[in-house]
Amino acid sequence: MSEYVKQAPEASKAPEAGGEGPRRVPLTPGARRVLEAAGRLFYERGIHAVGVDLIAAEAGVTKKTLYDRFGSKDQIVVEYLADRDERWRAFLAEHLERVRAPRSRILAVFDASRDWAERSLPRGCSMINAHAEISDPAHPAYAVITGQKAWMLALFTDLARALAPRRAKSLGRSLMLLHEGGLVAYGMGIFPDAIDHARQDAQALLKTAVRSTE
Amino acid sequence: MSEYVKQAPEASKAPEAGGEGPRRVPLTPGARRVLEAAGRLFYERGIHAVGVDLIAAEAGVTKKTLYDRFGSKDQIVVEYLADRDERWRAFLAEHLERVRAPRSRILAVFDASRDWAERSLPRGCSMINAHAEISDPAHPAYAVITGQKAWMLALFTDLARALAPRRAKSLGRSLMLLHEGGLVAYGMGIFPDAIDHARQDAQALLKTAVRSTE
DNA sequence: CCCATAGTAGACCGATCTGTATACTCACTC
DNA sequence: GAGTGAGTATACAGATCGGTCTACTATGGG
Repeated sequence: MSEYVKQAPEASKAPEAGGEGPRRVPLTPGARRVLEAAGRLFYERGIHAVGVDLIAAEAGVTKKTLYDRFGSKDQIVVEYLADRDERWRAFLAEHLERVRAPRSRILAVFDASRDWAERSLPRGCSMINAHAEISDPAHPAYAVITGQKAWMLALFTDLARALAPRRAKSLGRSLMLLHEGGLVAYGMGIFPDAIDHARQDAQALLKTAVRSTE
Repeated sequence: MSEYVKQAPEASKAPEAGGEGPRRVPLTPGARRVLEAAGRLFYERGIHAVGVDLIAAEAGVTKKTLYDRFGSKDQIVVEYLADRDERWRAFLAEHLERVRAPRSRILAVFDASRDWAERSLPRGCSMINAHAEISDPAHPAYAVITGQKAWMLALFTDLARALAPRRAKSLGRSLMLLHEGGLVAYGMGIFPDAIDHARQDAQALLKTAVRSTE
């Protein structure tokens, strides 16, 4: 693979662009189909195991179109992960804005994960899986992966702050551990309903943690 | 890759062999070096990203030797994971037999993981990472991966039984979640000292879980 | 002495990998 | 009506992939 140099040719031209990060290639109809096919294949079979020829074929698109839009396979990987991240955050936001009580909001994260996982994550968290395949921290996709996990930790910490301000940092980390553990156990099929079990543990944790000091 | 058909030619001849599973190729000096090199490279760069030519070169061995011993790359993967699993269980056993109290034995698992991780797991759990790359459950390595996780869950459940027999199953799962969460958070660098944090959470969990009912 | 075992050295196979190139079509817009 | 952007079709390049093959050497035990 090219040494991370290439992005889609249009990417540099775009003056506005949503915000942060290396990403966001203009999604022409062809590009959209490429992203859909790549997302499905990358997740199901692994990033290294899927070639660009297969992606193009499944998308019903020529390799030239694929390279005109994305510039390199690495960039497709970045878009794949950024797209998943974006969808997940939107999905989570929907779940979160339906509840108000701090305790319920924390548990709503686990509910969202369970729904999300049952709907589209038979093989576990895309970010964890991608992290296992991308060893080089200089890879442009690396920032997307660690970015999501850092964001999740900050979210748990924020939600915990509304409940126990002085122990928010530690409580946020504990919730993060349970959440990640649930995702991994679910993805590897270690035992059934792992995310629900993590939710119960989180509930118990909140009960004792809040009762004790504040 | 060949469709999982091949093992090392000698493997079928061996009448004794340690016990379970598809594995155990006779470790001649050359084979040992192959296994060492493959283990290092697979873990650092990922399984799919490492070719047999590189493994042979790093091991200071010819490709013929490599194929004479292992028969296929898939079999090297199996041996790699089985070897890691064996080492980990031995390492854990050492930690466990130094303590007697049920509570301490549970926490000793987290201590062992922390030591093991700091010594040789900068990129997280080998099994979790391998699971992300091997999507096909029919792959011979799959059983090694799920086997270790099932064994760990059984271990936690057994240890929990000595402490709270009626809630052993649920307590074992909760400990498993914290442990896996700690491994993932450590491997992805989500926050520092993740495994130690998981140990503290386990300690707190044991305190409240035992106090409450039995 | 002989023969199996473990190894080196290195050429080779077909397939697949990422990425590029040429030539052409269609639709929309200025 | 000329130009532009998005697309098809297809061939190709150079490297790397997993795996096989032949020929030869060194060693150690019956």
